[in-house]
Amino acid sequence: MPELPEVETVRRTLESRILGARVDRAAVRRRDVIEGPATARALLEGDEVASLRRRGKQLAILGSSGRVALVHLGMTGSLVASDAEPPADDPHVHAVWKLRTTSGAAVWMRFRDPRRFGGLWTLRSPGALEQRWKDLGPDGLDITGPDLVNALGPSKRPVKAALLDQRAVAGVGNIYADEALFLAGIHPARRCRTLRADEWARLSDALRGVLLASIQQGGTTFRDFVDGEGRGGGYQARRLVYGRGAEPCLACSGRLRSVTIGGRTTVYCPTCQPSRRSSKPVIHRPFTVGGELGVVIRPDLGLPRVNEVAGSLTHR
DNA sequence: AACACCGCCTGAGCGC
DNA sequence: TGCGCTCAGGCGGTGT
Repeated sequence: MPELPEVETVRRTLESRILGARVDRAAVRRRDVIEGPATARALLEGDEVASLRRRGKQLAILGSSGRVALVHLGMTGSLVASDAEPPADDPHVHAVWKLRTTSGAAVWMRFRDPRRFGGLWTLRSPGALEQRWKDLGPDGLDITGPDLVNALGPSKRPVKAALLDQRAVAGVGNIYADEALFLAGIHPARRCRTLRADEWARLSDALRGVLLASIQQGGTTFRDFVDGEGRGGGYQARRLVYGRGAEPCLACSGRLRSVTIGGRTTVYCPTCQPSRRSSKPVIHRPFTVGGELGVVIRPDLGLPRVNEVAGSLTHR
């Protein structure tokens, strides 16, 4: 499920392969996944790949002419570069590029998306890209407590539902919303307006931390996700709550609960994430020690420690 | 204006 | 073995 860490992983793996490469051919196999002109030229044929940029879950490939191919992977989308041409009979490959790298090697890149929740946009210029991105909130890797207060402070929505709003923070999906709320010790159904500044700060720390930690593992592969080289990620082994409904909490050993909030499956620990603020400290909740968050998780299980997550935060 | 909710789409997983 | 059902969810559109 490509969220920010997965898309960033794709961006990095593709960048190492196709940056500077010339697009010899661009071919559309399924027109209705593309918005904007679906011509070879609009899909960067004749251009060199000038840069790959990401905002939230969206990945932009900028060409030397200024044209932009913008990709959203949706639920099941993948963008993979390889030495081989993708099979012509794969009904889920919607666009194919043939590139030549600076060293002269041929590389095939294909956009594949069985469920077609994703898509491809062709844009004329970097300015058009900025225009498309202007409605997105700050990128999840940059999010701060004040950003969240600013976007969501007065909202009556459950905080879990609000975190999925890309106008508030770009790049967070169901997996990392649940993970971050657990790390921050915040109940997912709490209304935004009941959160205090210190809780928003803790939540923004948890979000940046979990997103960064996942990027370091190459993202989360639950079913479909693969990076730009076709490899799966490793963060699924470090999940704390997502997909673990009714299993024991890794912090307190209580039973995790699975509910629906904002139409999304939501897993949380009723003990570690109390539904109202309590003056009683929860011992395994993230806490600050010498400027770093404390350890929450049982290291014997090989799962992430919050201070490991925070380690990557402190040098931001 | 803010928020809730539907429908798009396919494949995996499950019960029988 | 195979069939049919449910579920997964990002996001845009529509309804309240």
